[in-house]
Amino acid sequence: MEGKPANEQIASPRRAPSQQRSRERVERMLAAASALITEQGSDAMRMGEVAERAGVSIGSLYQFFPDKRAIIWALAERYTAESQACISAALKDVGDAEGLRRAFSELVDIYYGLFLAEPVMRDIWSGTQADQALRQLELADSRANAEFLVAVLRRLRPGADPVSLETTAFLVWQMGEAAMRLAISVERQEGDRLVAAYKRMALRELLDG
Amino acid sequence: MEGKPANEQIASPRRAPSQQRSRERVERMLAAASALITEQGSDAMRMGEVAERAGVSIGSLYQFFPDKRAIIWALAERYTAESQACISAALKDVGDAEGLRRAFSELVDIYYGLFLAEPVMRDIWSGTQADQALRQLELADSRANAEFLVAVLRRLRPGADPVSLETTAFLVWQMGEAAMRLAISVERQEGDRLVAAYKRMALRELLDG
DNA sequence: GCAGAACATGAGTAATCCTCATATTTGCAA
DNA sequence: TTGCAAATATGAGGATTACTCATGTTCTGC
Repeated sequence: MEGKPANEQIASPRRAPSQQRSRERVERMLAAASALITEQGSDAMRMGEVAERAGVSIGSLYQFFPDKRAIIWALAERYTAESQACISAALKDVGDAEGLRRAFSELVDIYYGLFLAEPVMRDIWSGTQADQALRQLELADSRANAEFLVAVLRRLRPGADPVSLETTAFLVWQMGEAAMRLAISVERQEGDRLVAAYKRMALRELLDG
Repeated sequence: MEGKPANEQIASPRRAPSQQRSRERVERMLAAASALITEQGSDAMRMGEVAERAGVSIGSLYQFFPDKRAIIWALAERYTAESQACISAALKDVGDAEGLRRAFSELVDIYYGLFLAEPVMRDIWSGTQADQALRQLELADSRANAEFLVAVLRRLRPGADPVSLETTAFLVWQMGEAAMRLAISVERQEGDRLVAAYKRMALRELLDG
């Protein structure tokens, strides 16, 4: 964590490769970065290593990517564009409730499969990525909190499947944290709406099973 | 991002302060770290600055915290313990559905307030914290995807409030991503269960309003 | 074939985390 | 009180890494 000039600004792309040769080299750089992220995670990815593996100099790397984040961005944007096309196609022709059910279900499966299969996507979007240990602490905390909910649910719905209750409580709790994070990332008014919507949704799940 | 030895291991606490003097100094270190995170975020927090603001040498800092993450951990654990006590108290005596509704609602409000009021907590748990710009990209992506859902919902439920549909779709989508992240962080079997539960929950929300 | 633009290079700069040899302070037994 | 070991304090320096820039090479249009 050194040498970083604490620059939180968004870096502008340095230069788009215009010649065939450099286009190929940029592809090699991205491929090298992708492989390294797969192997070690984006945080451990070293720019020098990316350059070496792509067979270019460190200077060439910085010719096309203003900084380390730009490479990760470029990879993220590819996945983003790809999945957006997929989503648009799946939802385009939905006309009734049953159609939505089918399309949404399929979409979730595709996304889940993508997360499972693509280590790069996983790494980039995994949240608190920089600190895997902190992520584990967060999960343990969330699980512990969910247990309190499970205890209540067991009392209210004695006949229900324990594993199912556990899953529901854990999910509801984790989603609450996600909703909060989301809420504080947007305008206050929209954040309030989102938290209210979460509350309603969660309570329905908890009360009606 | 330099000088980091790519050590992903969890660092053991270096030494617990046993004398009164050092206990006070450790408190000052934590207070300094907290203030700096509030001002600039945990990523921009510099160890040298923490030491300086706490009025101790850099060496003393490392006497009690094995590395930078350890300070952030220590702060996170305080909030964790505090909020867990709060949750336990709120849910302990819930006996019926109405009680759960009240307690859960109150709990969400407290948590939301905590997120809004405590920049440190916000920073630590905010996800993809290292890269605010990437977070914005993620949100923009999520919003764009939610729009496809909104389009479908408008067709299926023409009478509904547009803002409400927008909120629902955005929330459902963002929670889907949270569910995926969660799912890939746990055992495969539990992950599958969580995704299935999310799917059911989201569809109910989308179809039944 | 030539001028200028695009591209390529890698040693060097700057910033940061963390170590370690050394010095000081504290607690306590004699 | 005194002496000594353990605890604590210090900050210059080691090590690593993101990123720059002066210089050299290749390509492209005319």
